[in-house]
Amino acid sequence: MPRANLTSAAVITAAADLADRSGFDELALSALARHLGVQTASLYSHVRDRSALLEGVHQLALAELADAIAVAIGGRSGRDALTAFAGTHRDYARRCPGRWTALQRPATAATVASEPAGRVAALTLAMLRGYELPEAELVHATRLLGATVNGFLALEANGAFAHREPATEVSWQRALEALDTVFRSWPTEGKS
Amino acid sequence: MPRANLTSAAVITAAADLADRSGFDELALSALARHLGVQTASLYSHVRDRSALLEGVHQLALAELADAIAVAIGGRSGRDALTAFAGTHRDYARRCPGRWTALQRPATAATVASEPAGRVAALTLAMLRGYELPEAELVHATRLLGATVNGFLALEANGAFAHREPATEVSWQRALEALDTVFRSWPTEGKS
DNA sequence: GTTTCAAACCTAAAGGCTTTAGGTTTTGCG
DNA sequence: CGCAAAACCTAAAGCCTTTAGGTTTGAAAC
Repeated sequence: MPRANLTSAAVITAAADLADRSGFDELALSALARHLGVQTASLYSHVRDRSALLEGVHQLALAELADAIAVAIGGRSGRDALTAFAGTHRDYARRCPGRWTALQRPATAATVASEPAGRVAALTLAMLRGYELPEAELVHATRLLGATVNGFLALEANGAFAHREPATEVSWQRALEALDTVFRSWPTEGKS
Repeated sequence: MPRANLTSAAVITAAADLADRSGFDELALSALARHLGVQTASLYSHVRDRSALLEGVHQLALAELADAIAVAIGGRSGRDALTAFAGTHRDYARRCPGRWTALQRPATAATVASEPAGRVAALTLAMLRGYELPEAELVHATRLLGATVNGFLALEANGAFAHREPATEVSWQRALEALDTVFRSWPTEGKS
């Protein structure tokens, strides 16, 4: 057996793939080592411990998501951009359920301060600028947007909408419409 | 040492309390048994296995939340009711972080079909009736409401708003305003 | 070509958690 | 009292994480 010649990044990527395939909860160092054809203890050369591995997956997902968002909203604005932004999140959650679940975990201080996290925040702000909100309101709008999109995907993933008609698809459309409307007519009077 | 005389419900309640105090991730059968002054294996008389325990906490939280919501929205309507509804969720998430985290996990089919789950759904619908939406739109509004509230609390808990000015409080107000506005002027034209 | 050194990998072992199997003590009730 | 069911226990297997320390590998340095 040739040696695997792992690196930190390779281990984290493999962990993310495993999480996507087998579910985030099954993400064990032992299972990961098995997949990589390596002894469990060997992983500790590349990753401090299990929680560091999870944090690594979190940051990897953040970076990938940032890239996807950048591509999606490029050249669009207003409702188009909003739809693309939200759709990107949804696609990512579906295509990479394990990675997406990693994003739902509490972010460490390091992750919050990381470059990918900043990039996602910046892209969100950039998208919202198309709505011409008062500068001071941008943060609140960002938070509402994040809450709604993430919340919807979380409920969808957790089966809260489970198998009930009418199709979740329509609800998703309504949510986007609602966000678009809200951003378009954001209350300005509260600046007294 | 007198014997503990446990029951299924007592074990689940103790588990929920432990989760609130020590964090949901620390919720281990061994730790729970330690707290109850009992051997770990003894818990298996009251709970099928660990996942059943988690499901039990989930359903307990659902029932408690339903009770709290019922009290909060009683006698209120419109924006008042909305504020009370959302505030109840937020209070619950803060006062019982462990129980609340249990609510975020994928619901089993049994949990989705459970009485408490139905009660929460019914109460949400009841609250939304104050907004006089078209009957067919109630489901979508319910989902949007749930997504926004849960999403906000999740991001808040996960540190996505971490320590950043301006205060999260204002963002919360804005989100409620937005929901109120959206429900008040829900698009009706889509019924062609 | 050999030395050498760091990185990659391994074996061994400790300690925690879950779960099963089967035995013992309470407890309440006929 | 006597006895069955429920509550609890001990023992043990199996998996997981993590630490400690040893071996291989590959490439740069002599």
